[in-house]
Amino acid sequence: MAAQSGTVERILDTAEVLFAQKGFAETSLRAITSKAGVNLAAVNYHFGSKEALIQAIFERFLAPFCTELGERITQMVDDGEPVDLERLLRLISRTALGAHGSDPQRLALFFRLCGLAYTQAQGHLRRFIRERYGDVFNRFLAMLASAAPDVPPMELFWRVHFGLGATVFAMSSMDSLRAICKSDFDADLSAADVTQRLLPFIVGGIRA
Amino acid sequence: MAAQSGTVERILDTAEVLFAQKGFAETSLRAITSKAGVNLAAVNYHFGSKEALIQAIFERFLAPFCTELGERITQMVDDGEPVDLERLLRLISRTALGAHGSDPQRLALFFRLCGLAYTQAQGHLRRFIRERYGDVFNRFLAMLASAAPDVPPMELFWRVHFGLGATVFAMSSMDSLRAICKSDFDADLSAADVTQRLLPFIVGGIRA
DNA sequence: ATATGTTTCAAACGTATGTTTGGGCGGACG
DNA sequence: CGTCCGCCCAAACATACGTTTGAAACATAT
Repeated sequence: MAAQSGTVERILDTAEVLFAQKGFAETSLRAITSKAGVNLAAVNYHFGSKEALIQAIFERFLAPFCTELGERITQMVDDGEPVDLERLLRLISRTALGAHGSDPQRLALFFRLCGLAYTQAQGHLRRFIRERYGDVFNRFLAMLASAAPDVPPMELFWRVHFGLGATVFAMSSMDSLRAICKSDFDADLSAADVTQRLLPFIVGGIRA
Repeated sequence: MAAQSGTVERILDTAEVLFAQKGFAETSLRAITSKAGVNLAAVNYHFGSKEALIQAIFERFLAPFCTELGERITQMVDDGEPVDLERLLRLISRTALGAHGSDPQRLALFFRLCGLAYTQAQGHLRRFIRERYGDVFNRFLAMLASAAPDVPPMELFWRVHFGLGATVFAMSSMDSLRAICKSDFDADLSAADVTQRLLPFIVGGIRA
């Protein structure tokens, strides 16, 4: 339970960066531990396995985000304000940022990991996330539904996931896209700039 | 050069399915060759390496698609018809379908591979595709620009990639999303149904 | 029928991986 | 002081991987 000398944190910090850069299977425990400056056996000692390490990384990201999102949603419901599509999306985006020290770089990293989780190795991670945090996500979806009453529920379901896909993909290939953008348009956009462009796209898509 | 007994095709057919299911790094040559019913050494004999096999798979997909797309674009330009955003997107979707025997299943598989190519192992594949088929893609982008003259070029660049992301993601997780949709809404959508829902979303997003 | 070039095969090679082991260090507590 | 327990370490382990090899099987053409 204890984290006396910070070994656990150092592993998590290093691993999430390396995983985001190269993928899960392509990143070896040796690469992680050597870059983190800890012993190879530390991962298996503290986490049990490589799979468990991956889940721990997602846990560290999702736990604060989901609790905070849950609170904000209940508060929004209690207030009884009329829910607005654009506000809702900004809410989730602000929550995602706020839950991790307002570091856009780290948020992009997280979405990149999500992208990997969705595309790679269909199995354990999807189950893990859905089991653990499915409730909050469903509540948010319900809010969305009441915010776009003119869109039929099933239609909304698909459009939300299309938007999620656009987000995940944009974050995943953020770096290369920004490089292309710079060479083609001579514009050096930040991660926050990209997010700002992403939101209207999603809103436009959901409204059809 | 010859493909006498269909070994090459059998490898390609099997490999593209397995890669799409589990990713590139997670699929071993032994899994491919044993399922394809050919000898392990066949891949290295016919393709040279695992990397070259992956590129060959994309080549087989992209070559017919890009030549046909190129033809249709020049024809469209020659005709001098006014280009329309929705028509353009339908054109590329129809071309993608037409280039592979009108099999939606196979098209979804291809997009899933594209998703993997974008997220996984940043390196060789992106270069390979960009080098080989960048021209056609750029011509299509130029058409898009003239079809949406009210959207600034850089804005359009990002929105196109957001749309690409939505597409790739939708195709990548097509199966699981369809399963969720069936259990939540009791609606058994086909891959074509999903595509039909995807297009308006992208159009709406690009138009903002 | 013989020779030639191509394709297939079983087996092995070298390497990298995730995981396990057993010992050693150091603070906590009786 | 001695014992215990959590943590760290170098080393080894077993396995899976991509690739290579050399010979056998095959087709083709002279």
